[in-house]
Amino acid sequence: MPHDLPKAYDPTAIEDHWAEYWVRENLFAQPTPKADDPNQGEPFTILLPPPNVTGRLHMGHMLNQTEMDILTRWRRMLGRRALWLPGTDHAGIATQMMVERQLASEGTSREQLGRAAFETRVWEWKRHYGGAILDQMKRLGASVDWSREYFTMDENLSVAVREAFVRLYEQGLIYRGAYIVNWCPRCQTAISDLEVVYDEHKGHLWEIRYPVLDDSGQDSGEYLTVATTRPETMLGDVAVAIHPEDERYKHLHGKKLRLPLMNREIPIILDEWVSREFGTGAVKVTPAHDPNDFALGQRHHLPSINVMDETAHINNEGGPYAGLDRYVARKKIVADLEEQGLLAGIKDHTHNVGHCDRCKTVVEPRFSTQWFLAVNKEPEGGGQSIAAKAIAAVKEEKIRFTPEMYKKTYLNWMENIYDWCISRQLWWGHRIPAWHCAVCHKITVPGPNTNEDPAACSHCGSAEITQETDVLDTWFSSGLLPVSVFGWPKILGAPGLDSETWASKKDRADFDAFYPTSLLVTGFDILFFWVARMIMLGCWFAADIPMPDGSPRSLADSVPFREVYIHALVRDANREKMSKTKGNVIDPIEIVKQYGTDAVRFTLASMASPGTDIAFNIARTEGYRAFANKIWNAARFIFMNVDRAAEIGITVDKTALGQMPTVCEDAPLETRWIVTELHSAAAKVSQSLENYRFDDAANTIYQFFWGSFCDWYLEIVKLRLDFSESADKAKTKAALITLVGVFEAALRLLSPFTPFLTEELWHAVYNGSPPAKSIALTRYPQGHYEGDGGRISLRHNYDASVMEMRVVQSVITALRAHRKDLGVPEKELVPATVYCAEEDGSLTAGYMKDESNRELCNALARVELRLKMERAPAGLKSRTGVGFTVSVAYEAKIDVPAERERLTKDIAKYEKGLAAAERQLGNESFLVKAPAHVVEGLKKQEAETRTLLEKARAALAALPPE
RNA sequence: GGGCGCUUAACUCAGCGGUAGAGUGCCACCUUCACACGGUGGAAGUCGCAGGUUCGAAUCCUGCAGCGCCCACCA
Repeated sequence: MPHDLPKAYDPTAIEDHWAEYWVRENLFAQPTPKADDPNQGEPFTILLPPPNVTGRLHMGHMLNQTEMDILTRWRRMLGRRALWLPGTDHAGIATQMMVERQLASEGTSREQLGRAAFETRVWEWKRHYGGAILDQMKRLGASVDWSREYFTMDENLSVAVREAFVRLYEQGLIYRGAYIVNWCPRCQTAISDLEVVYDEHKGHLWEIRYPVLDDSGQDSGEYLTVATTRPETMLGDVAVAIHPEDERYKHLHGKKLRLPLMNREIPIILDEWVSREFGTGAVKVTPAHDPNDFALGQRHHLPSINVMDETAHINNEGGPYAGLDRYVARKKIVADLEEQGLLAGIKDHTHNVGHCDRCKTVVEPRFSTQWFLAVNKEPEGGGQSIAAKAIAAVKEEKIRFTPEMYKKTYLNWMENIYDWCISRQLWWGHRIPAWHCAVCHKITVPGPNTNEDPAACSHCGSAEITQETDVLDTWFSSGLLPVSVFGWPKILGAPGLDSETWASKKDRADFDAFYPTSLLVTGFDILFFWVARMIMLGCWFAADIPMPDGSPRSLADSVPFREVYIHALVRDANREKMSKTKGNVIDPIEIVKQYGTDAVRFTLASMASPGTDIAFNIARTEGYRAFANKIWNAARFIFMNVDRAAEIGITVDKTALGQMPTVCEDAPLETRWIVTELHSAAAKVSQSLENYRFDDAANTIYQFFWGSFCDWYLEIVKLRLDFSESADKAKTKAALITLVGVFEAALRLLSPFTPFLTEELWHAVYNGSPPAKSIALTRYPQGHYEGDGGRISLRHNYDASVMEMRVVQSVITALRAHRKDLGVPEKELVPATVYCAEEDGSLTAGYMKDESNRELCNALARVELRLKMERAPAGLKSRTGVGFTVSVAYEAKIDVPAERERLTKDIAKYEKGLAAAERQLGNESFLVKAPAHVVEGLKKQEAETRTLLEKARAALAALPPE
């Protein structure tokens, strides 16, 4: 059957087809293992960091997914039971914002709709627009198990969220309390510390004079001046604090002040926290609007006066300013103070202002009642705190970070962690499973292992209970994913939750098989948000689940993943962060359409060096598109020859493919050489991937395929593919077998990086009837250096064939270069001589004595080569390499000045090298202290350089003058 | 205010103790029967600066300069 491939590789013609095929055939599904199946192999489990349902694919996703796909395909081909599990996150705030925006454009709002209708609306929205990113993933060839796709609000995952909350509450680790939290007035919800991003802001420091009162409560005429960046908060001031040792204010100890504008009497309090150097050394205390002030208020038993509502407008506590927006109020307050002569000054002041991570609104610290997870508290009944476990898991190397420095970052954060505010005043998310009693005002949280909502207050028995309106932080549910995606908590056999089903072995098979996951691949931007939370919650809940054999689970087996690989940021070609506002965002889908998925994947892989940001450069992608085309055309060449061979009855046994090609010792040089190079490349690729060196792996393959296979092997093998009547069919067939075998193995080697192209060509190798449904289901080539089972040692073979090939290559290169020097026309066949004096390199001489090697030179350099076992005569036009000199017989004027320049440059280079080598070798302590192989190497090098120098000098001297 | 990272060929990046590497770009020649998304040959770097350790440093140490990131409640 003739192969018919177009001359240029067109990715668009094949990619959609295979992307669709992989999904349709369900090739990467990893079914729940059967308990009694003995041949399951070690699993390789990896969770996709779930993108927001609202998400669109960006370059960061593509890098992330390319890396995960390479590793997953590679492990799968190594025989591991690979499970890559995809899903999406409901992304509380982000999604709610999208839908609110849509409602606004319709002239309505979520408040007008009401909670239930709004939720319905979000679900509709999700069904309609959500998950686009997963479709984009399919197009990238991500080899995930689509049958296990989840959404964080799916029913079973919601059960896990509820169960986690309930258990933590029961353990006394979740509490509700009124504290200062970060509040976004736009989203109208509390947000966690992590969701606040700080921006430097040029603001002012207003200095305000607070009248000091005398003993009778009248203005004494003296003032205490305070400094503030947020004058509007003074409406809620309850004190002014000074340092107890501050000499300036010692006489004011025990005095009271009149709060301007509000005309409230407030005390002066003493606290060592106050810095005497900053501002005026006197701090207004507003416990309801500043975390420091809140702490002060607690220490000094001061009340909190909340002067703002949830939209950051002044409330009724703000007297005349009630109803004003915080910034309008600020302006008015400053003006009023000035009018009253109480404004002592305004200074420029640059400080960090917190913004909402989502909507960039300035965050307002706000006193409110929220739910918290006590991460540093030991549970009731004893044991380590959540954070302590999460620290131990990493410190004790139960979880390994790559690059290693993130271990430090992680530990530093975890060791300084505060309680986590887990409640959000949103409508979209997991509603907190707690009920408030209208009668006794106490909280009822249902017990563990039940899905039933409480019917009455557990304290007073009243039926007048209503569920908490707050929902949980999105990261609370995504933090549970490593356990929840495998069925937790249903795997424990919980009473009240259909225990018979849940207790069965079948239902915990997934968990037993796949937890802990093998690896997490993600960006550093969610190290704390997600990675840390998974470690906290994973270690916590998995610890309670016995091992399959019933024994207790150790920390090592409780971790959510054993390794974390943190990749860098994808920046634009100028190393700028991609952002919509800068307009430098590269859309991966566009790039993929233009250059092909494989080329973009290869670009990302080849630049993915751990710890370094990627400056995405289109020029690289162009280069790798060319690489794809190169592979394509190598295939065309091979298929063409296979077809030609078939015409004269030479066929290649396809059943022998699918393995590593082997060689006989009497095989031609290029055969021994290319097979050993393949082994070498395969070994290097695996080693590189083992260490997350995607760049090294990609470069090794590139170099092997283009530099070795195409540039040299294919050119030589053309000489062997003789289809004429007189040809030795056995030799032709042997060459063809190696050609096809190495190519087929190279396709497998390439396939994790370029899955589309290799899938297409692999099917073509088998004429459309391949031994498996996909190249992804074949075995990955593994390089072996050492002989096994009494076969030839490939290590030995590698050294011998590679050294021999190197000599042949350098003779050919020298001949070609010399031809250029002489201006020999490209096609012209010319006589030439290679001089190999034994004393200049016996190895080289030995290889050149081999007639077949000289024939290679003849063919690839288009010469007729004679061998002379002596040094080239002085004055001969020539080129010199290590151990040999070549000279092409061609009567032509050589460009004497150019030749002189070249030789002069060479001589300078050799002299420099020789001088350096002699200096070292003349150094007594070098000879004594340096390792023997280094000294030996240098001696050899010195001898070679000396010979090269002598020859170059001779050649220069022999040049005609002028 | 702490902590971390980066500075190597025109560009984007590897190398991290033994005489500087890759891809792209550049120059010259070649429309050779797999590929011009190609072939062949070639030019191109005092490895940010200054000290130190070492027989030997782009590679280890110290300091400096520039760029960037993370963390932090100074009003």
